[in-house]
Amino acid sequence: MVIGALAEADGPRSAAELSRAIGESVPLSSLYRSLAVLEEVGVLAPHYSSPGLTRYELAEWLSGHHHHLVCIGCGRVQDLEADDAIERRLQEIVADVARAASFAELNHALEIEGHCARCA
Amino acid sequence: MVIGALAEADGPRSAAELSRAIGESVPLSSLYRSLAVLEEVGVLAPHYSSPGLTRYELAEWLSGHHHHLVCIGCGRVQDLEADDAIERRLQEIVADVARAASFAELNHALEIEGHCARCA
DNA sequence: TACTCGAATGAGAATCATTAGCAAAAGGAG
DNA sequence: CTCCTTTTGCTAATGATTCTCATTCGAGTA
Ligand SMILES: [Zn+2]
Ligand SMILES: [Zn+2]
Ligand SMILES: [Zn+2]
Ligand SMILES: [Zn+2]
Repeated sequence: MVIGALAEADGPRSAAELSRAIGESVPLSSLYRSLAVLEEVGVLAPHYSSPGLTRYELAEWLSGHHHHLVCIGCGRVQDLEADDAIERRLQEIVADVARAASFAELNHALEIEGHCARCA
Repeated sequence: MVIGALAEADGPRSAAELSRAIGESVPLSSLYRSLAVLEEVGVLAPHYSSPGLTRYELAEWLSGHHHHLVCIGCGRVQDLEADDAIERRLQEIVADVARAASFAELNHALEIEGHCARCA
């Protein structure tokens, strides 16, 4: 149920949001347990963008590589898939700066902060 | 004292870490109050990278715009200043994708995950 | 100097997301 | 059916952060 809910979501979801989505009949303790297990085995990726709570999304090997739009107004985090050309340019930049800093780059995460369409 | 401690730090610091740095004689309630005020007036920027706690760093107009290298090995978050040409290219990409998503972009944060020189 | 009153402080309680403990329920092989 | 291991779902505990409120401070005034 967690995986299903996250597959339909358009961004990371917190435990509370997931609970609402899959029905409150599932106890929070079970939900938290499931989230911990799924994270451990690499199916879910945690995402920290708001104080005091963790949101989860499907790991990139399931959902595909993407970036995030973080709304300062309402706190919503929206997924954003860049097209290949853009992603290639971005990957170039990341490789450049990582190399310059002697850092062995494995992945990158770009977050764009601002106001979403609803909060404009 | 908070600003001084953060100016000397090489990365974002949590309230607990700051308390240790500036002396435990300052009560936590006062420290949290100061952090809230400093954030409100735009001197500090919050940084969420670990579950359940907020770290602060000097806002970019004080510390300069920069990105972060997050080491998967040791958990360290290292500041990274990209040179102007790179930063310009990155800014272009961000503006492009934000526009395409009808998102009013205010700032961007690029985090590169991987292994730092020490953890290679 | 002494008085006044609004602002700042500090100690502790309250809050909220998350974890941990534990007894009951479920599953599965023999 | 029985024994034993795993999973479940309350509930209490935790830990970072925020709230509350009585006390203290301090600038302005007489
Ligand atoms: Zn919004
Ligand atoms: Zn990318
Ligand atoms: Zn490292
Ligand atoms: Zn930084």
